[in-house]
Amino acid sequence: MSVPRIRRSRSAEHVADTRRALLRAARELFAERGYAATGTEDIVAAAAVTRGALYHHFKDKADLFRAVMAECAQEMAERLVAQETARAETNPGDAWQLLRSGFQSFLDACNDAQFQRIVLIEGPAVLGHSAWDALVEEHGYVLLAEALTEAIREGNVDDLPVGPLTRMLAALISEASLYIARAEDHVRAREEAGLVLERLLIGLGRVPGVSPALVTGQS
Amino acid sequence: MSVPRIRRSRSAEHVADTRRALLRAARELFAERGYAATGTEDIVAAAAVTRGALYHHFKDKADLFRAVMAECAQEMAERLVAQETARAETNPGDAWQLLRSGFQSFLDACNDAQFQRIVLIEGPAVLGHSAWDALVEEHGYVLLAEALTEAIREGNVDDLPVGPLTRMLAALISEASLYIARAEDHVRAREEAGLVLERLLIGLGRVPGVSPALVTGQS
DNA sequence: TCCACTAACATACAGTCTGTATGGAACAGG
DNA sequence: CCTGTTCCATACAGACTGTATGTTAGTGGA
Repeated sequence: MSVPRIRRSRSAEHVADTRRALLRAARELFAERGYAATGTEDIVAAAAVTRGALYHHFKDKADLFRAVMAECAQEMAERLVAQETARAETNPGDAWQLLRSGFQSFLDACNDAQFQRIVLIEGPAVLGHSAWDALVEEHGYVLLAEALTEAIREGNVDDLPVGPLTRMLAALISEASLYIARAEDHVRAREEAGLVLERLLIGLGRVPGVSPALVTGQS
Repeated sequence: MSVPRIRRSRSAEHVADTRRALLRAARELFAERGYAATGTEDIVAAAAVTRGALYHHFKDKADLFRAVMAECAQEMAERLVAQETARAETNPGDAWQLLRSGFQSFLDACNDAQFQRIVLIEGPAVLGHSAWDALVEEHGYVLLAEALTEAIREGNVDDLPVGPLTRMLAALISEASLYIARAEDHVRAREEAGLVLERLLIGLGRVPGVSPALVTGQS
């Protein structure tokens, strides 16, 4: 009936260590060589365990990858939330301002090559669309979608469909972060991408006195 | 010295057939099951040859994939160019108008599930960034970048850095096409994504009498 | 304290897949 | 007619994944 509060008193520590070591090693190797080029033997060697431990803790290699990716996404989300809540305390603003600042923070946070390789590059191919989307939905899209909905409610963003808007904005900043990371001159690329992003976002906002139809409308 | 015009008179036909059969089968299977889940044996079985033929025509499995992806990208580019040149003859316009219409055409053309799976999903993970980017550069980015440069020269798009702009716009319409393809209600998703895209593009254009800084500018 | 029982691994093995080496058939050229 | 090359089939070696089996440590109950 009662779930034991502490699983094995002291042995549980060791078990958790094993799992963490596997995650850590896999994360490093997946990010560096990619999923397919990383053998399970490589992972367990780096984690100083055997393949038995791996297949005890995880269903298969893809399951281990899923755990690694979830960890990456989770950490990135936490980092961004912490960043923005801290900023909002000293400099509060509306949801739309928070969103735009969050986007720029994302571009800065995406020095994280592990995140890019694991979540953005390998993820879609390894997990397939549904599983990948479920993970991103859980860790990233919710935040973005909520902020967008709030910004629309506040009237600073036009009443556009949140579903596609969320996906497309996420793709936009993801690509921007990849562009920055791959550029030779990171500083310059960061500025340029930030500028382009800022300009693209203009179209979403409500500009008092200027009807979007005036610009969008065909002849 | 002189390259023979026809390689084997009649045998060349058969050779080309073999190669085409491999490309066709691989394309079908890669798009359906993904790269990793498709064995070389599956491919040659579908092409009615043996693995020997595969490894005679292609360096390895990844090389075959590269050829398949190049074919997909090439065809998509040709389709779009044909579409837009045809449209431009009856209804000519400036480069900016051509671009926006081209984006919308891309959303329509992306019913092509093979293109999405092979070029957008599997490509980056299988080929790695540099090889993937080289292919897309060759078949897709050049067109987009040229049109953007022209639109900027014509003064309809603000003088933004073309490099990041190209990548980010490509990512935008790619994600939009994926969103449409995965949606339950394709028609509705197509409309919504098109709308969001159109709105995002507004920010790039020059609006006479309205300074972007007026909107972008922070307090 | 002793005994079952299970979690947490280690090891051995079987199946699959890739790439290569080898062989042969057809054809071109001298 | 002989030689070389193209084109392809087959056989084989190596690597890798997942599973089945063994082993040890710890836990709960009598």
